[in-house]
Amino acid sequence: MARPREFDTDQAIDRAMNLFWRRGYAATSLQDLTAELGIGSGSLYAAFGSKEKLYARALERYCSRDAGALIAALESATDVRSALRTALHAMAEADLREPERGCFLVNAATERSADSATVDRVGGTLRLVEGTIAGALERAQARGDLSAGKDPAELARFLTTFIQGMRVVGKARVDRAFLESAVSGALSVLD
Amino acid sequence: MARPREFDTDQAIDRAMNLFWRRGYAATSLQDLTAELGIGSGSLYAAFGSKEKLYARALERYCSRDAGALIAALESATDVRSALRTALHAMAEADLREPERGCFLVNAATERSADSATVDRVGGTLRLVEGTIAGALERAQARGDLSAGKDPAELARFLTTFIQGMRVVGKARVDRAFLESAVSGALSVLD
DNA sequence: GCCGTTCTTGATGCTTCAGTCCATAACCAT
DNA sequence: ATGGTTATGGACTGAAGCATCAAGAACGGC
Repeated sequence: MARPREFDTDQAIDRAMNLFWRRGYAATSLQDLTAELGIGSGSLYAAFGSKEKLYARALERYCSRDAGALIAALESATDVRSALRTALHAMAEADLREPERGCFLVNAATERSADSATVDRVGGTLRLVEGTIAGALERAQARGDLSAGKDPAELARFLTTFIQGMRVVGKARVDRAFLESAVSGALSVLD
Repeated sequence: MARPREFDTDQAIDRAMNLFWRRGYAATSLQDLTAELGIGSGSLYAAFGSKEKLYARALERYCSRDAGALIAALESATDVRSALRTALHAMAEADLREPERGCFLVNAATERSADSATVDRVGGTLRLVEGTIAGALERAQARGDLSAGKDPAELARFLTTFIQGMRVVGKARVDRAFLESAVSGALSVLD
């Protein structure tokens, strides 16, 4: 019935996500985008509408993929403590390997705090992570793996906040010892 | 001997700092700057050299002023725990009042992680904060205000990281309850 | 094989960007 | 008061920004 699209939309969003993730919104130009996606600007606009909308799609992708992975790991975990430890260490390693990346959520929250769509998406995802951690801690408590005196809701908020901090200091090129100390300090609240 | 400068350099840096702080580097144009500082672009370039250099001066100002205040508060404190609590609550209040601001250090680290001058300055300031907290905790430990089993160095790294996280979630418009829970969770590591 | 539809490319438009330059103004030492 | 010197402000430059558009290409249905 009509000419089919030559590029894969999902793959294009992935590539845009990687670009926005590394460079941020303002520092990523349309030229950068069309070069990376391998399409002309006309195609880009026909498919996504605007730079802002493409950014929103990229952020959405990140939330469902990366935050989704954390959530899935916590929900399937039998040992919350070690699941958290594993996740935090993985983040530390990622930051040491590619410090210019960091966490797209954090980058989005800080660079685009004037854009309510971005802020809402970030806030929602943080809430989701908070809820997942809280749920996991409640299950641990019910099982006796977490002292009855602890407050899962409070710990979840604290841990969610700490995670964001990790991604910030990771961008400041601190060394492995710093990040690992920070992680053990944070996890000590569970004891 | 020659015509004197009509504007105050320090005040100009302060105003530039406020602008960069709220909008970030890329989203602040020279027009924004000249309008806010009340000077022509010629004067701006004669005094500061370039947008990047002005940004560096602004960041430096922030580090010595805001991080300096935290450091001074911790060094003069007799009760580290309550000094930390006060500082963290003040940050939470600032984030609730002006979420688009956040922490300039965090914004700089995330937006300009490709610029080594920025990264170095941020990293150095984090190290300074870390060292100050560690020192305060050591003194508390010597005085018997902190359990001997705790590791001041580890706690300092953890708390420094947590503080950065606070400033991120603060930008995501979480509510007061969230921030206060997070703070009490973090402070519980000192017990 | 032709038509209507949708896609692709890249030239184009118009705005905004960072940074420079110049004519003028303000100062101080003499 | 005059001259040497430096600051001022805004017009200006060239580059780069985002977004649109037109001409043609690739498809499916008939």
